[in-house]
Amino acid sequence: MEETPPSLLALTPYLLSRVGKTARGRIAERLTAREMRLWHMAVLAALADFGPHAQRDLAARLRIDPSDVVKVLDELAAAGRVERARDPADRRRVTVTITAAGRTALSELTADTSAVQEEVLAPLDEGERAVLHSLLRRIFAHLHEGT
Amino acid sequence: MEETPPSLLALTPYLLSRVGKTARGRIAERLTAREMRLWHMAVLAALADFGPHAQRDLAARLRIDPSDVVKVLDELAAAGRVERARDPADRRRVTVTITAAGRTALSELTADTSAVQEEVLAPLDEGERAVLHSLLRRIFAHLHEGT
DNA sequence: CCTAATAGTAGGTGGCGACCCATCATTGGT
DNA sequence: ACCAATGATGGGTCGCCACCTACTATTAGG
Repeated sequence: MEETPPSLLALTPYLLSRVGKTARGRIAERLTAREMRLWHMAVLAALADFGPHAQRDLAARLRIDPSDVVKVLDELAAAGRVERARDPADRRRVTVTITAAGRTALSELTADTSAVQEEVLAPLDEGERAVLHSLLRRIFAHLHEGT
Repeated sequence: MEETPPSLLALTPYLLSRVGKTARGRIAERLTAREMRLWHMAVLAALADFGPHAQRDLAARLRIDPSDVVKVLDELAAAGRVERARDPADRRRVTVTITAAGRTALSELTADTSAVQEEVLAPLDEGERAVLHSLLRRIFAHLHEGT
């Protein structure tokens, strides 16, 4: 009496969309508990992985509008998780660096995401999880390449 | 210079979220070209798979707010894709039925989704697609069961 | 030196999805 | 016959996301 229509379940993109959405939702849920959103996490991760960025480079890397980067950084800076500094070589640029507090926050967020992973992938064993992960990575790479 | 942060790519829920989002986006893109949204497709699929529903049953099945069902049906009915009829046995209820035009529309939407599947799953061979699909179905089932 | 391009900022828009409440007709229980 | 619950509806809110424009400061090119 409450089943999802089989003709939808037969479509992989539909499943991807649904499962992806709940994954996203559950992550967002935990992030909001820490007064963060997905973009905050992405920015912190980019800074941690690749070091300081100019804002426009952050925008390019994360494929987000530059004016939106500003807003995200405003909030991260207000919380002391990143620092903004004028680039002395080109005073138009602002170099953004992650702070110690930022790294701490990021590791909390990562832990949250791992917890979500545990929830979502519960029915799968280790091997299956690895398979899923590698399939998704290939799809992801394909989607974000050429063009 | 444009890579996604590895610490994010290591998290399966993140990948699910990203891949799911583009899947959703690409489907939505094609649906809008037909002046439809995801819920329209879901409703048509439910009606096609399970036959006529009272509106409240549609809401329960698709886990959508009853008042939103009304709006979706308004649009589907205006386009002649469903028919509403008062249930003579209980004149509060409205029985919704898919029309021939509705079935046609649904099959177009399904074709669109298959096309998206082709795009998104391009790098995977038949076997891999099957594996992915079955893993996703298990996750989906797990997410929508108990509670 | 002056102009065009660049980097950051401020502010506003529109779509969409999820939700919540008030209302009205109808029905079922007692 | 009456009152509470039910089904459909109309209306409105809120948050998120993606996008777009105008404006300022600074730099680079001719």
